Amino acid sequence: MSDPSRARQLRKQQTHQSLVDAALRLLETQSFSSLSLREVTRAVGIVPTAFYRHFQDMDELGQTLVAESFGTLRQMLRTARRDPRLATDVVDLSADILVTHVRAHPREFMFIARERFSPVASLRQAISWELRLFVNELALDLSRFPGLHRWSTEDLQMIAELMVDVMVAAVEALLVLPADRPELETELMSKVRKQFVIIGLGSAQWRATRDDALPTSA
Amino acid sequence: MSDPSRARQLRKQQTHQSLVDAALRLLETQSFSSLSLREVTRAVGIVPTAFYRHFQDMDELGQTLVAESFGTLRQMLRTARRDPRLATDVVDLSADILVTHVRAHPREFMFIARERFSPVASLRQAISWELRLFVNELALDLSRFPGLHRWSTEDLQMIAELMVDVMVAAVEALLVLPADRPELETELMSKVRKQFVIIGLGSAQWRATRDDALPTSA
DNA sequence: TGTACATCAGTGAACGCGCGTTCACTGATGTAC
DNA sequence: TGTACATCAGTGAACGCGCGTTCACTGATGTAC
Repeated sequence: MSDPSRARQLRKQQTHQSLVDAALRLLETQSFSSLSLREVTRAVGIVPTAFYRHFQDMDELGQTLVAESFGTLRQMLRTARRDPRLATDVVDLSADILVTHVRAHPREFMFIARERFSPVASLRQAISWELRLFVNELALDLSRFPGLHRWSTEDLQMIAELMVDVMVAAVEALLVLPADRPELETELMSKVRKQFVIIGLGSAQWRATRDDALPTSA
Repeated sequence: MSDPSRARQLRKQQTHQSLVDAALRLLETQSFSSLSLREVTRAVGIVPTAFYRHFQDMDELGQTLVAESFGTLRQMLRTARRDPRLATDVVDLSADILVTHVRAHPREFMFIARERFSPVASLRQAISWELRLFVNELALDLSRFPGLHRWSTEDLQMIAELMVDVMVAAVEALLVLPADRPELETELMSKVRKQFVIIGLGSAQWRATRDDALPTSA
């Protein structure tokens, strides 16, 4: 048979994904550096030594988790870009999509938030790198807004970073919110919305000041 | 002798402090959850079982580290309050004092940044609590500024939180900065300064908008 | 000042446990003919 | 279609190691008289 999806390959892929899923689940309640290879295989139901059929070591599993988690984050940006409300209610939209995605994929967001300053160097560097790419992507999106397309790359980056800082802080706050107090989530969203508004107003105002000081444009 | 500082008490205090210092030093390169009791005592030069003369368990050591670290943070606010530049160059001053303090006490800042989402519940909660107090303290300081003393508590808190988010992000960025690239520190400070300016301008603008919408004041 | 007793910070042996990694293996799936 | 051999995901025993915690102890410091 020339069918490339042979049963053996398929089963291996399934076990591989089970290891990734089990690790993300276990990482809800512990840090990566304290997660053991044996715990992960135990959760999947295979013997510890079988782990080496899928990953060279725990470091390699960590890299896979980072890739998987940032896939989810990028999906969030894609969702936002396609939304028709983008032109009018950009602040409400952002807050909305953020909350929806964090609630839909809490493990991925929690993993990134928790391991951003992990003692595991390879993990910390991978997340740092991906976050930088994410900021770049956001800055590019910002540059497409009518009022912002003439901003310098540096300044767009700075605003994007400020927004990501607020996002990260909001995600972290959302994740520790007790599930039995839904009104706190409303409060949090209202706060994030205000903070986005302030960043928007501040950016406009700051740019205006600069344009006054350097009136080189027509 | 009625002298309360007997030699035995003094020596115990010294060992106690040595344990705290050694722990902070070890935590530069690893997370609290992966730090072992034996490592700490080994670093101090005492036998593992002697640890129990000073702390009930590692959790209690964690609480002590949180208290010690936030002492340093509060000292930073106190320094800022006394500075004569406060009235004129508040943004430069904040950026300056932040960098100075992070450079002077990197271990304490690193510990807080790294353990803010620790899997160790007692540690995470202690830091969360102290950070909330810190935000309150900052909000109170903000309320003393001429333009801000009529703001609602809620809105002052929101601005203070936004500022702390930027501070935390800046501290985290500073701590991973390679020591051999001093020009990156200058860049970072310039970015933080811009972000503070944007928050300041945005706050003023946002408040003005609100005052227009609700012109209840004389 | 001298002696007899109490306190208690630090000692050292011992325990059971989970860890990562090695190695030779098994047996179901895949391939060649 | 049937047979003989190859592949390789998962097995299971074994290893040495560092861990937290127990326990009875030591000996310098402190106290009472």
